[in-house]
Amino acid sequence: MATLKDVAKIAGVSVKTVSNVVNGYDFVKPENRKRVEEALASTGYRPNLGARNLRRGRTGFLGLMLPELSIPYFGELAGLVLQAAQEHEWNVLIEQTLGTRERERNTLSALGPHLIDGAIISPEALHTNDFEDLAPGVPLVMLGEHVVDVPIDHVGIDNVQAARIAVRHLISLGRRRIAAIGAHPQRHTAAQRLDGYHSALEEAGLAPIPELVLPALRYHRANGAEAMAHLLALPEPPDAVFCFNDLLAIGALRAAAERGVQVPSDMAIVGFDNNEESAYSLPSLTTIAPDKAAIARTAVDLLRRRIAGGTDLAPEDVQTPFSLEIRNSTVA
Amino acid sequence: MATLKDVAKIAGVSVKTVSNVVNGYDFVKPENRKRVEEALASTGYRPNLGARNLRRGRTGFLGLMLPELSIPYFGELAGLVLQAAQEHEWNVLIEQTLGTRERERNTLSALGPHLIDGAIISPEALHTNDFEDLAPGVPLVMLGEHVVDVPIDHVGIDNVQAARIAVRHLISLGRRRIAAIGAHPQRHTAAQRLDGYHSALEEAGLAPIPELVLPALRYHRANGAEAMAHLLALPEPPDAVFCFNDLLAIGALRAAAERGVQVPSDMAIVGFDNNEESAYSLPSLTTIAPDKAAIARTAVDLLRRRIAGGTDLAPEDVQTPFSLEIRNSTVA
DNA sequence: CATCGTTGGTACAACGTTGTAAATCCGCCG
DNA sequence: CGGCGGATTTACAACGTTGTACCAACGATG
Repeated sequence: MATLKDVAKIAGVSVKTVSNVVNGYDFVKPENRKRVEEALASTGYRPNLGARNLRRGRTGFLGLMLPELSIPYFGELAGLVLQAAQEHEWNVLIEQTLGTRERERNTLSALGPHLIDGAIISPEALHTNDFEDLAPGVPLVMLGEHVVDVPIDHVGIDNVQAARIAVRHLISLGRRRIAAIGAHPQRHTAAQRLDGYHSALEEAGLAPIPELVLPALRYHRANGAEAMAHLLALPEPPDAVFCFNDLLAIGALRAAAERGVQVPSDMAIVGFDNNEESAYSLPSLTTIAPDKAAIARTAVDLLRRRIAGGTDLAPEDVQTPFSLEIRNSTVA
Repeated sequence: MATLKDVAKIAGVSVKTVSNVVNGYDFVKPENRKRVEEALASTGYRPNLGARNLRRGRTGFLGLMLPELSIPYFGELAGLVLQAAQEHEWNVLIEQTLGTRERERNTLSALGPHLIDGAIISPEALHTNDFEDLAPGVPLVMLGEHVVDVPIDHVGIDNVQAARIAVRHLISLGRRRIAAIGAHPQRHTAAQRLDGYHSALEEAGLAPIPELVLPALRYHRANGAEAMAHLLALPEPPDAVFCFNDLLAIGALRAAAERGVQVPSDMAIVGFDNNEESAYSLPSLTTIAPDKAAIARTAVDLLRRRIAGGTDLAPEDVQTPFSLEIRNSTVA
C-alpha cells in the first residue's frame, strides 16, 4: 500500500508537497502538481485514515447506538443516519444494545473519544446516573427517549401531541371505547403517549377506562398480538386501539383477524412510526408518521455543531415534524 | 483524555511499562503493576485505537456493504453480522449502496486496507471486472449474489434447490398455472431461482408459460404489487405465484386483496427470505427461510480465516441451510 | 539596488502506540 | 567480590499524516 512517502519519491518532491496536493492546498506549481497527481494515480494512493486522524485529533467516525437493526423503525432510521453522516464524510459505527440497560451501559462506556467524534444514541433503559458514571467524553445526541435531567441534545417528535392527534382521529370516527397498547413503567415516550391518549379522551369528555390500557414490555409484533387477544377477551371489548408503535399494531391486526374481528368496522387501529410495511398491511395501517429523515439530519447537525466546538452550548431539544397518515385500519 | 504518557507520569514508570501492563505482559513487578493499575483506573485511560492500529497495522473494523438497511432482509442480516463480529471484537462499518453499481464501485474502491481489515459485501449490480479494477486489497466475503468468475469467498443458500422446493410445494397443492415474480436480467440469484422454478415445473410435467414469468427491477413491495396487478389482468390469471423475495410477495398479497382475490384459495403465494413481518401478514406468508444467523456467522468466520493469513487459500463457496416455512398464504 | 510580499517548497516535530534492543537491577554462584 | 543470567525496565524508532517554522526564488516597489 502506497504512502505519501512513496508518492513523494516517485514525483520527486517532498512528502509535505504531496500532502498539500492531496489536501487541496493552493500554492503548488502546476508542473509539480501534475507530477504528484500522476504519481498518486499510478500508485493508487489512499490516505491512511488512522494516521490522519491521529494527527488531526479526529476520528471520522460517528457512533450510532440503537436497540436492534431488525426492528423496522431502527433499520429505516439507521439507513437515514448513514446517509446524513455520509454527506459530512463521516463513517458510522453501529452498536446494538437489544434494549438492555447492561448493554447500553457497556456501549456508552466504550464510546471513547478515540474511536468516534460523537454519537447518536437511542437508549431504552438507561438511567440518569448512567450518564454521569460513564460520561463518554464525546458529544452525544439522544433520540426518542428523553432522559430529562441529563444535559444532552435531544431530537424527537412531540409525543404527547402526536398521541393526542391519533386518539382524536379515533374519536372523530365515533369510537368511544378506545384502548391503548404499549404502556411501560420506564419508558418516557410511553408515558408521553399515554398522556396524549388521556388528554384526548378528556377533551372529548370520555371517561378513561383503566382496563383498556395495556402494558407492553417489548414493542414487538408478538406483544401487540398478545395484548389484542387480551382486549378481545374482555366482557366489553374496545372499538378502537391506539398502539404505541406499528409493530404492536401489526400484531394487534393479526390477533383481531384470527378472531374474526373486522378492522376497521368492528375495531379501528392506529399505530405509531409509519414503518414501510404498514402501508402494505391488510388493512393498511393508520399511523403517526414521524419525519425520520428530519430526525436523522437534525441529529447529525446537532452533533456537528457540538463537535465543531460548541461544548458549552445549552442542550437543545429539537422537535421534528410528524403527520397522521390515515389508512384503512381506521377508514375503510 | 489520558494517554499512556500521562499514566506513566502518575505511576512513576516509563510509558512502555504502562503499555506492558495494558497489554498483559507478564514480567512487571507486582508493586509497579499495582501502581500502574491504580493510575489507569484513576485516569480512566482508554487506548487510542487509531494510534494502536497505526502501530499494529490492523484496524479492528469490518466493512459491511449492503443495499439498504431499510430493507428488512438486510436490516435483519446486518444485526446478525454485528453480533457475530462483536464476538471477535470487531466493530462494523456499514455502507449502503442502494443497489446501484456506481455506489457499489465507489464503496469497493473506498475499502482501503487502512480503514478495515476485511469486508462482507452484498452486491447487486457489480460486474466481474469491477473487482479487478478496484481490488480493495483486503479480504472480502460475498453474500447472496455470486459473481462466479471472481475468486472471492461466498456464502449463501442453494437458490436453485430452494426455489425448486418452493415451487414443488405449490405443485403439491394442485396448482398448475404457477407464476414467478422477480426475474432480473443481471441478478445471478434471480437466474438461479428462475432455474429452480423451471426445473420444478419440468419435473412435474408442467409446460412453462412465458407470460407468467414477470420481471422485477427492484425487489420492493411496490414492484410485487405491480406485478400481481399485471398477472390478475391476464385473460387467464395464475393460481399461484412464487415471488423471489418476501417484499414482492407482500406487495402481491396486497394487490390480490385489493382486487378481491382470495389467498390462498384463489391464489397461493410463496415468498423468499422469511422476513419477520412475513409471519404476521394477513394471511401469513409461506416462504423460504434461509438461516440468516448461519450466513452471518459463516461470513465472519471466513473473513477471520483470511485475515489470519490464509491469503492463498482457494476461494470457498459455503452453502448454508434453509427451510420452507409453510404458512397461510398457501395452506389455509 | 535594497526591501518587501507573494508564491512555492522543505525539514522537522508531533499525534499515541508498540516492537526492538539495550540498559539496569538483583540474587546467587564460584 | 566479580560476574552471570534472568527479571524488569527503559530509550528509541517507527507506523503515516499534517501543522509549524523556515528557506528560496521571484517580481514589484521605493
